[in-house]
Amino acid sequence: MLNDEIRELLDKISSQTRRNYNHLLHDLNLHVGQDNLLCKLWREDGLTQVELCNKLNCEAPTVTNMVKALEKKGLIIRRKDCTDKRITRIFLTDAGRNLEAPVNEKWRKQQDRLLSDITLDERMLLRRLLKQMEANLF
Amino acid sequence: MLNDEIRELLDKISSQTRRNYNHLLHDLNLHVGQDNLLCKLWREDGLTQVELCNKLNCEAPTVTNMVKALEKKGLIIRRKDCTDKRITRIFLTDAGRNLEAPVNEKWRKQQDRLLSDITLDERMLLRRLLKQMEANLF
DNA sequence: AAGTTATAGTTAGGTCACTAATAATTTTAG
DNA sequence: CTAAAATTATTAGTGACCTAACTATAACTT
Repeated sequence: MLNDEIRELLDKISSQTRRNYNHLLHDLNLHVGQDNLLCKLWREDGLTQVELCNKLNCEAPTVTNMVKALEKKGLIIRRKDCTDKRITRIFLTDAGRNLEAPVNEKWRKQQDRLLSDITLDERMLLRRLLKQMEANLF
Repeated sequence: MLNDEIRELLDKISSQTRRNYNHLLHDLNLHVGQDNLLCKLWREDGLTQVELCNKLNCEAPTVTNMVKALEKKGLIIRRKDCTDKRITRIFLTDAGRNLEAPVNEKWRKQQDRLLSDITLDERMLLRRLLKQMEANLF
């Protein structure tokens, strides 16, 4: 059945993409997921953990643990907000900032591979359909 | 950039789909991933763990652990192959077989939601593009 | 027949992701 | 102004996923 096929394809693509990313990121000593958190900080440094939750679309304990792991690697530091002592803000270190270019390169590589042999028109259509699907999910 | 957008959309869709599945499956006392393993057995009972690895596209230890969890729930049983003592074959119990209909219902529900407002023609095109992407990944 | 190689599965240890329960702060409301 | 409610983050515990290192069995190889 068509719908089943689409679901299975999506499933395969997402799990395999994740696996492939993971291999690529291994060279940079990163795990899949960590790249995403760093990406948010590259766009806007000093985010709070709640802000990261929302942007990453995951739960608070997940962010706590990821932040812990990234801090251990020396890629970020945590600093208490001075006006609201509940809040922890996350800042990039130089090492964290320096990963932006190589990670982007890995992403681009993976993307290009994923979308090869798909024309520009098709990509635009694909984007539209995926946007519709995304909207359906929430 | 178009390609970045597509990657991000795929990422969002797959993680949110997974999350939503997980909630739906919670009612059946299943975790996301376990449904998939059961599905392979519904199609063909008595698979070996290696066969499950290949069909699920995951690693051997993952299957070991999932099988362990499903056995604890009483949904499957493990039986040694008599001709080749290295091999363990996995069989459904009645409880495992009885989950097929309810799980399929959850799947269908999720799928219909995901693809709502997408026409039949668009779905066929979508399938074609996803197939191309899948082929690109391996 | 004995030793090497290949195959099937497990164990150990790591990360991401979740829920539930908790602590420490604001903020809000009576 | 104080008690209740909301917010931010953590801890504990679970499971899916991974890699690396291991055991047990089977199949070659010479």
